[in-house]
Amino acid sequence: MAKEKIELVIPTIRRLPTYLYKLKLLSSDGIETISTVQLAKMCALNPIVVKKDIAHTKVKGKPKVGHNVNEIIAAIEEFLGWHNRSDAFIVGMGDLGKALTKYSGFDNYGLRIIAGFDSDQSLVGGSIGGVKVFDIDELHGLISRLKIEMLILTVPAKVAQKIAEIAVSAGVRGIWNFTPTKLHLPDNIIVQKVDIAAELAVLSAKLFHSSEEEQSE
Amino acid sequence: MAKEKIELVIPTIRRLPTYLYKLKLLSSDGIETISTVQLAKMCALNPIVVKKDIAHTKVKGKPKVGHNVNEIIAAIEEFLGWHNRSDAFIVGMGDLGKALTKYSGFDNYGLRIIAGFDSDQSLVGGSIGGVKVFDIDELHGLISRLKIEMLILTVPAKVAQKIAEIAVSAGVRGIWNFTPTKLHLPDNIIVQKVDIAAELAVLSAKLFHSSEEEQSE
DNA sequence: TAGATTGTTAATCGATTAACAATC
DNA sequence: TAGATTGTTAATCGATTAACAATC
Repeated sequence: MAKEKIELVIPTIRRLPTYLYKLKLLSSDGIETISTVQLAKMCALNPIVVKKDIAHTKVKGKPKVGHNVNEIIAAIEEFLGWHNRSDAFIVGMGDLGKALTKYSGFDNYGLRIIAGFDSDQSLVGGSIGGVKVFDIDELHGLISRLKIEMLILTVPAKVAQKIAEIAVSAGVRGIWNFTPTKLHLPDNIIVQKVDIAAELAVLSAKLFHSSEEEQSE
Repeated sequence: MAKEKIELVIPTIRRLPTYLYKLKLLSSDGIETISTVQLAKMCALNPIVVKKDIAHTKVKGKPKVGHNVNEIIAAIEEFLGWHNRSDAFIVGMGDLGKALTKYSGFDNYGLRIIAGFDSDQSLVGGSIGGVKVFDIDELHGLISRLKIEMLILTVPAKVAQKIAEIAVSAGVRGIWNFTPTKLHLPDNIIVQKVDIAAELAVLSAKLFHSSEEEQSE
């Protein structure tokens, strides 16, 4: 019963989907085994990084042969919890909400958006990308009824905190926050923020300071 | 002439916009000085982190008094290159492109989207959020004519590499890549990728492994 | 066996955190 | 002066990188 504690190394976790993508291509090409060095080359990454990352998933390989492709795929999906597809709701069907709802790539990430919510009555009752849109008032009830654990938040900044609290009170445990609002929620709630300002800051700073370096020209 | 080399600490850069936001609120409230400890409290961050981050921008404070609010604002904006607004193009006016184009927050980040591009002729000639949409064929010419340095890429994955190459050949130096495609471009081109799969992986892994820990209940 | 690759242990590097001296 | 805060230098921590032993 004493489950071994798994260490979550964030940089490693972020790289796993890249491996998964390449490995699935290999698998569909009928390739059965691959070494970490080969995989590293395909992903344009340092071989040592890849070796450590793969080891992190506890998958075992064979010296001289490498790893079984399908076994790594299974190990990564297991590690990320993508082996069982999880259902999510999305709240806020503006342009961003629409874009994410229509995005077909989530299939590969163990995620399925099964309903959308909005307060705009002209959207309620309709559907976007095959996903039905419900009134925001039904959010609490449907989360608890369907035992939804993950919420994608694409509402206006002003109402983000309020919606998040409603969702959490109904049983949501993880929130993917695409709004600029920093959410204040209990510690056991997992929030992943897509921080547009932070990303742009990195791009701007690199761009700005690289141009200074190249003044010699 | 020997310009001091500026070290780019990515985690620090990512936090700067948070400070900037809070400081601007203070400034508009007429508050003139603030200590790093107070600022840290406002941002719910470790005071030592904030002290180091602010020091990084080279702004000087006064012992016992703290920093001048407007001086930190200026220092951060200078550091990020946000003191001079830079013009950007956005390519791909699907839902995501629309969402970003309509997003008003970029005003605060020294960024202005001044034109959109798409291959869909039903969009060309129109405008979205006050931004005119041009035919993709005009991308190269307009980049070089207007000396655009930053491109926001929201096209389908398939054409991302091709569009990026066209933009780079026309003079673009930084690309904000919202597509799932890993771009292969010259080393001096700065690419910031919004990696949806990586973000979701972190959320999934945390969610999945936290639920294992709480099995006791 | 020989050698490539795994798996693990050690070394390096960089960011965070802590400690303390300088100063208004 | 006394004390709060800055600014800088040192210690810790964690991820990356390197080295090497184990093994098919």
